[in-house]
Amino acid sequence: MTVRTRYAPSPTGYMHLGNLRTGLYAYLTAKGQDGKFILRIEDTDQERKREGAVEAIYDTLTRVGIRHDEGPDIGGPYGPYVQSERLDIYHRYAQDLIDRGGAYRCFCTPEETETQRAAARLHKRPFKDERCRALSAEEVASRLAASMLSVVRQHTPMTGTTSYDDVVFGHISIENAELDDSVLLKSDGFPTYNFANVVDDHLMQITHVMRGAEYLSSTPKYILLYEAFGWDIPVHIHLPVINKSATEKLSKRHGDASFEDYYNKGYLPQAILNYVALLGWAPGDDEEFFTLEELVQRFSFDGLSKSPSIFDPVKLRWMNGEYIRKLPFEEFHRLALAWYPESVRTAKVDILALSRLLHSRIAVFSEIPEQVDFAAALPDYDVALYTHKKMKTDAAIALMSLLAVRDTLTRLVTFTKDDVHLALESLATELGVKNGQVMYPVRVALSGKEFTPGGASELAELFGRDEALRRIDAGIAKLSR
RNA sequence: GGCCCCAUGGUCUAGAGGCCUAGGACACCACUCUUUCAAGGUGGGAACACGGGUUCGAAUCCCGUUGGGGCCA
Repeated sequence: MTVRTRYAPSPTGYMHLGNLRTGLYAYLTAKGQDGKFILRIEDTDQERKREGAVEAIYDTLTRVGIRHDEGPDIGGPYGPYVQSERLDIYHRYAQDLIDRGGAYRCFCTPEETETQRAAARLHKRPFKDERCRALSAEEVASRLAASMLSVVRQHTPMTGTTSYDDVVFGHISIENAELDDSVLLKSDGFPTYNFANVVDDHLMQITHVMRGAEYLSSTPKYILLYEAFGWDIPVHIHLPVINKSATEKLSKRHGDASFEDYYNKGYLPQAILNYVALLGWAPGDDEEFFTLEELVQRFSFDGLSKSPSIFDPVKLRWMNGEYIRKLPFEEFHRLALAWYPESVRTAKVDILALSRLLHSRIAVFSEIPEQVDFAAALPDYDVALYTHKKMKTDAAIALMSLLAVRDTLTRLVTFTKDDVHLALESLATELGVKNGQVMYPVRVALSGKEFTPGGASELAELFGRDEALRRIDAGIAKLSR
């Protein structure tokens, strides 16, 4: 039998990282066994639906390299793949389920339901609508004929237990008497997740159901549904939740947990995917860098953990830095270009040299602007910068060095960073001072900053002789005041 | 509150009774390299929640407690 898994996100406008991970694992499960990976859009919650959200889902999957075999955009033998286009299917199966005794029509108003709920709560019993359960077929028919609003509720047994075996959590068992009769079909004709997921997974021949552990305790109800229909029960794999901290969930609203946010901040899709893959799954050895292909090869259920994990942005940042450093330089430069401020891109600096300096110095592309701001124009810095304890420099030493450096650089034949470096080194020897006492003031004069990517010689090369001398002159002027 | 689930350093985790004086990674600290900052290199501190069992032997199995999460409300 072909393995078929599905990823069924809701088009709410962002790709939550926990969600992305679920999709990834579903993909890995399918692809690791030559199976099919299906994309289904779960848009039954019309209120949370957002414009452009479906496109965002496609974009994300494309960026991380996950390709589905069936889905709304490419079709497939089990479509439609959008739940709002499957309403008639749900209606048909709801009626079938009623006929089989697995569900019933409930005509209660919200107020009546609430009253019954409260009563059930009082007796510490789950909610089962005994009045509507008892309605005769004739009574139901006449109310329906009278256009009374109704919902379809699951008819959960009063006795017995329902259990299933979860791949991650093992044997899960619950007393049927504890189960609520939840709504399967709303009065507006839309199904709830509780119903649609079962119908769709069955109809789409899904063999392995993967979803968040928040569904662990409602799954017995789904099992009951499968049984009522007489359907085979797929393999269930519940994934531990990803939290933001020990007390907070990974918030969707803060915007700090979506793929798009990280992508837009300059994180590489592959790095995000790699990091997320390792939250809740371990390969069993010490490796932690995997391409999607490698994940397909390595992924297995026994590496999945049961306990919830906390998303660590610091480690993601580190991992992204690793990915950036591993990028071939040309590729890095191409990506970095988009992050340079316009002023820097058009400045008279060697932009390639600048990228070379940046390559090992940023972990996220969005850090570029703050790193290169000095390149477009010399910032108005404080002379106090020239005084540095570790470098053993002060204003007087700096002035002396800059004056000498000015002369040296003017006479340099070629102006590469190696030439500059050698020249400054021998100048220091000549002057009888430490290297830093020459280098440091030059770096400050060239950048006006305390920290810069690269040092004196790198920056000199970056600017070229004219601009370098101009900035050194500015430094001399500042120090002579 | 009821039910379900989980429990190794701050975080992600390895560990499926003896290989564990518990391994790796991030973070942190120190040293090193060095023209600042990174990157790199070396080293360091830091965990089996607690209490009972089972066993010759338990991080690993069982029970309870505590803590945390989820679902329903």
